Amino acid sequence: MRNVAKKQQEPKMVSSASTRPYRIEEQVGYLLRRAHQRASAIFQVNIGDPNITPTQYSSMVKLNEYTELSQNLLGRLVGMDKATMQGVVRRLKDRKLVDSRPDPGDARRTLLSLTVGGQNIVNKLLMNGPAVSRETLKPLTAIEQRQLLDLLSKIA
Amino acid sequence: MRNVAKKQQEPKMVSSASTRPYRIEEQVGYLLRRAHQRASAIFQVNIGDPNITPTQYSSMVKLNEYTELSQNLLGRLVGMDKATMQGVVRRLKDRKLVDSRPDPGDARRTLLSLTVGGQNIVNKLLMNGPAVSRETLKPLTAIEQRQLLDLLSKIA
DNA sequence: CACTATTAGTACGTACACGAACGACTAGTA
DNA sequence: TACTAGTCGTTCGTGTACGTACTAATAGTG
Repeated sequence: MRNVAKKQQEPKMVSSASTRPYRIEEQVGYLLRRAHQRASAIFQVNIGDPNITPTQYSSMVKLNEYTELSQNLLGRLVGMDKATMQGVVRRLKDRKLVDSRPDPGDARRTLLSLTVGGQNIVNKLLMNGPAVSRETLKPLTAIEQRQLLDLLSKIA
Repeated sequence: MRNVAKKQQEPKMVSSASTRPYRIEEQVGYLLRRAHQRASAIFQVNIGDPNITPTQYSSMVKLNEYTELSQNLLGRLVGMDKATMQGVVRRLKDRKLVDSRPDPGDARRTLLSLTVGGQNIVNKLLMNGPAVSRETLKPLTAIEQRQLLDLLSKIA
């Protein structure tokens, strides 16, 4: 290569239009991590109970919808690894927000459900849920908010 | 606008257009968690070294840019709590990827830098960085990809 | 100069996240 | 029926994430 006439051959700078410089702050993964951090922080101060985490909340919301679910199925519904689910459920049971009983039809499974106390708490938190999302999306216009939700749904 | 024919003041139903049902799967926080999970998984298999995590990667990339940084400043640059940064740096030091020395001008600070081995690894990983982002954004069109990055930048 | 506020780093506790390995059970098949 | 494959829940190890509390050092103020 690099022979005589190499000269003109489009003066492409290696890192301009197509290959923009690699900046960590512009990468999806990095931005998702930061955005998730902020969302979690907003959740924590706005959900109305500092002891409930986002994952505990979504687990309880799902249990509120379905009444009774196996641990594994709940994990799939809220996108949690079974090992992670184990910890979340254990903490909720320790606090008497969730109850469990063996599945009579399948001895491998544990059926989970909200206790009365758990139901009361979820119902209270559910009233704050919209405000949490609203606050998180606050920097965006209404149209942008819709766009973001659509785009996230596609890559999640 | 809205003259005669507008008739009677739009019959807004309280819970349709404005107050859509609250579904956990449609909330930003939930979607961010799921999207971040997927991005992390893609990172892990595509970055080229299964022992390097996203946060370790971004820390090393920043150290590669700046040569030497205090632990706290590095944390601010990559968006990590100082307690979190502590753990990340400890693990990188344990693996001899990062070195540290006391700041001669400020006895509170520790200056961090990449070791030669650390530099070699980052340079290798940096070649895979774009592919990781590309794979993560794959479900989206080029325009949507740009939009997502813009929107995430605004809320992160 | 002394006092106060702030900053840097560490240590501890809690929680999410997930791979890997394990035992108990169920389901599908030869 | 006996064997095998897959599922369910648990445990362990590693890592991110952050609040709180603590020490040491610096910076700012009177």
